[in-house]
Amino acid sequence: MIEEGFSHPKVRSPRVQVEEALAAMIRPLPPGTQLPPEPTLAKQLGVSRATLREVMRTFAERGILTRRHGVGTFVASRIPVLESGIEILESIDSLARQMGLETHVAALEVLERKATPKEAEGLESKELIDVLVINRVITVEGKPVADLRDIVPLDYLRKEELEREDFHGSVLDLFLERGNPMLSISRTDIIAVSADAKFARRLHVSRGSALLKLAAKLYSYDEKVVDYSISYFVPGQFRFHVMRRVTHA
Amino acid sequence: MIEEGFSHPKVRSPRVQVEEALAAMIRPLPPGTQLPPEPTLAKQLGVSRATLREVMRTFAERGILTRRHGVGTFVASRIPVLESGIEILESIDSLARQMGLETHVAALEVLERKATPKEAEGLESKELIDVLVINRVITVEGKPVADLRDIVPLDYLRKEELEREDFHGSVLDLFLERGNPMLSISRTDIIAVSADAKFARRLHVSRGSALLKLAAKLYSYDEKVVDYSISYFVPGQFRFHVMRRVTHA
DNA sequence: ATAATGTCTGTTGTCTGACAAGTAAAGGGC
DNA sequence: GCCCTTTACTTGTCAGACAACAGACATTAT
Repeated sequence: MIEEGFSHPKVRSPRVQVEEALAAMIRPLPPGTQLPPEPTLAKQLGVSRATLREVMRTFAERGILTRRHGVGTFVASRIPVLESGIEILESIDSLARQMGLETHVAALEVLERKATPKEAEGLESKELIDVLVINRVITVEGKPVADLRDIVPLDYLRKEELEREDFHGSVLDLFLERGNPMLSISRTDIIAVSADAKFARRLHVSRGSALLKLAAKLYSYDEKVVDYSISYFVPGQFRFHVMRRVTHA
Repeated sequence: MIEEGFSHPKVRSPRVQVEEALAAMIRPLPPGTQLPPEPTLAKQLGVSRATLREVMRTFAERGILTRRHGVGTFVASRIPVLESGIEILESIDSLARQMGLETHVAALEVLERKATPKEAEGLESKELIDVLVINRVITVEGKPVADLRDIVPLDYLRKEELEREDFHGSVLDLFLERGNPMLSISRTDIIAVSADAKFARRLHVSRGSALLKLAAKLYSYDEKVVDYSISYFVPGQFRFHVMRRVTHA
């Protein structure tokens, strides 16, 4: 019996192959470049036009390509691919690393306790279930830039696991690496708040200065909230942006 | 000769029809529900299976559907469809209307002048070009909720056009209706700021209270910035959120 | 009996070839 | 010169067929 246990088949399906090949083909092309006609391209990539079309349509949906009936298919703006804003689900940690910054975790505090009513609401739970609370301040070059708090139901994460899996600051990354629970989407609310005395001290800002507050719910495939996180960011240190496409175009 | 001049044809293409029909069909279904097989569904919707498949694949791409080879197509999590956050490019105006609120434009001020250095930077222009500046305060039920400023190069919009096209508060909507310039994406930076005396007065908040500042660049297809807008939002009145999917899943 | 194997059914995935519809530019008549 | 027609090219849609896959069931060998 040969061990298998892979979810990635050795022989990728034509569609996946075409996705990769087409992406590689597009990458170096300047925006506005016209692609070869579908029949030609299909022959080049060794698939049928139908399969190619399905891939091209998803690329158009993503904003990588622009299709014009009777005219052709063109490479669209490259802008959204270059910089990754928060349109992709990534941890603050990965984001910072991409920017070439080194983040450190300070004032890490991990405890298990019952959820407060507000936290239970964030977790979309009717009861005050047992949760793991992770508090910490993120610093860049010695300066505090964010205050993070994650609330995770004990079903998904326990204190012992956190130490075993060498936690480096991100519950999201931990879940992704572990592959469990299966994550689907997150919803982040964005609010501006004034720093009270507590945050002023923790983040080294003056009281009353504006902070960006992000309240994020991370959902699993079965639509449970597996992580409710509240973060406060110091303006100027971290910049958030959203890329949006014109619907349908 | 019949006047046409619409960019929305009366007879929607089969694909668009199927998109709408399928979306309507999915909406009431609970997550996990299996859809009819493709041939059946295609017949029901009156299109070929190829066309249906292109639509279904984009829906899967959006996370609305889940497809399993050899098994079937299923309704995925409904969460992202329910509320539309700022992941879709929509004007504040349309957003408010969807929430069932009625917005009013107050303190409208339109002028043509040279761009300031900061504005030119926002427009990604090296020169201090001539621009149309639109200032106004948005109110809901008499209360101010947002202060908006749009800076548009005169090439794309002139003062006269604004009056002709019965401007109701949104440059984005105007461009979309007019179909010119062709829009591709927008990039919005999100920052928290404290209200200075000017904004405190305009938005009826106390000085120093936190405001959400959005700086958005709206790009056309040829990657020019056609609208640089700066908005200040009063917390509590408007809530922004972002939905993000786990990459690829 | 039980476990492995084969078979059958229903589904999505892919292919082929054809025609329809839209766009833009070349060509022709005035 | 100007306007209309024609033409070539591209994407959009269609129809029908077969392949690949997953799961349930029956069959067989041990």
